[in-house]
Amino acid sequence: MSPRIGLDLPTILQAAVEIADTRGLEEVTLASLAQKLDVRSPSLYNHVNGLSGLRSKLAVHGLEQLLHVMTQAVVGRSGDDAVRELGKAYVAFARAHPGLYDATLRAPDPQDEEVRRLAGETVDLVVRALQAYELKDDAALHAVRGLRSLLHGFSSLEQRGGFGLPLDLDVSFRLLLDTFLAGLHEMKRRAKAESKPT
Amino acid sequence: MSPRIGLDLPTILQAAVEIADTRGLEEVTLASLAQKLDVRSPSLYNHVNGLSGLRSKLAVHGLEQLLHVMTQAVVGRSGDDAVRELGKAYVAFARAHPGLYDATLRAPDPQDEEVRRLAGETVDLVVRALQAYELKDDAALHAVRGLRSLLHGFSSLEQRGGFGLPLDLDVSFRLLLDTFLAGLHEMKRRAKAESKPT
DNA sequence: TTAAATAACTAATATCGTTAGTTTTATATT
DNA sequence: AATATAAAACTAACGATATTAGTTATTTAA
Repeated sequence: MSPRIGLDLPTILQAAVEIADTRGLEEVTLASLAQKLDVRSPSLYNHVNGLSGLRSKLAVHGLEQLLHVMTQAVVGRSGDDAVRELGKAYVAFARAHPGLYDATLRAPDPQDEEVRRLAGETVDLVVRALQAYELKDDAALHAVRGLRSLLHGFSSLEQRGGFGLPLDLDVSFRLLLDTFLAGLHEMKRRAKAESKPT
Repeated sequence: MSPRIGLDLPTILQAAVEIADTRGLEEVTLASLAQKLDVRSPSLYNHVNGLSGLRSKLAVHGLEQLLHVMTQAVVGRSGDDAVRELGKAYVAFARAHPGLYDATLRAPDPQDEEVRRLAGETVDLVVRALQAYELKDDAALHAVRGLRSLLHGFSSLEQRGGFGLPLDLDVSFRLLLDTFLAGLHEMKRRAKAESKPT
């Protein structure tokens, strides 16, 4: 039932990731991929639904890995420590896999079932990491969005060389995270003061 | 000295912006642009240095507009008010011109003189907007990076539909900005406590 | 040993960016 | 006013790309 097991999906994805991370996501073409795998490009259609299908698979693959490293980063931690490690893991992943990280965001269908599942799991993970701040109702979800914005924004700008200044990037990131966390604590204090007026 | 003044750069850029904002930046091709302008694609080479040249021009054009709306947003304001208006103007621009905003970031050469100039001016503007927080030395520049990360991250994720949750985006953004500002104030307090110990 | 299923192939098409060379036309010059 | 020049727009052609259709080959199952 499976003749000629030369190529398979993991092999294809591995090669695609390699191209994406070294040459950039836009260099991941069926032609370049086929060449790397020593195969003619139409052969790839037996494993992947064209270029857009490949990109989808790549996006899911990246989201899985990102979720994994984030999960590892927060286990056994809570509060500022958890958020800091989460953040560090996020930017470390984006730095180690620039092309793959790119792929997770230019993911086509937010409709895609797999993508939705992974996105949901990621939100859950971050919500748990933020438990210490006692955010009520939607506030936790807004905070997740905020943290994600900040992490993605930093990673994205770093990758694109958007930071022209000769300034240590790790320091910038640490300060950004510190500022956000300080803000979170302040918001918590304000909420407490609100519910328990003087 | 200028025969056949049919096409010119502003006209071309306007058409390109229109395609970018309605169909997405990747749909801005010499072919689609030529069709929209009722011209053959090689004719565009008389005004623009190929597709990459067009993208550069588009990036500069977008950066100019973005800097302009940001400048308008902060004039006559200071402190939290200035930062809040700056942030609102930023995301409003990204929402109104998704394709053009995209172009400002996938700008090729950070080496480009025009790009560097605009980037520098933008940094200066934001530094001035942050004056009220009395950030010392590099701290102001780190804060600029942080604010930009947060603004870009939010805009980028919003555009890509990366926020799957059914939650008001404006509220998320306001809270994110509030949290960042609260953090900035807290950092200022800590710095004061440091320099003037008990 | 043979049949079926499937992977990989060749061939072909449409679209894209790009270059080279030609034609056309508005402006400048006589 | 007639002409020369410069620049814009054109046609033709090439290489690269994704994709489809149809063919060949090979592994597995019967």
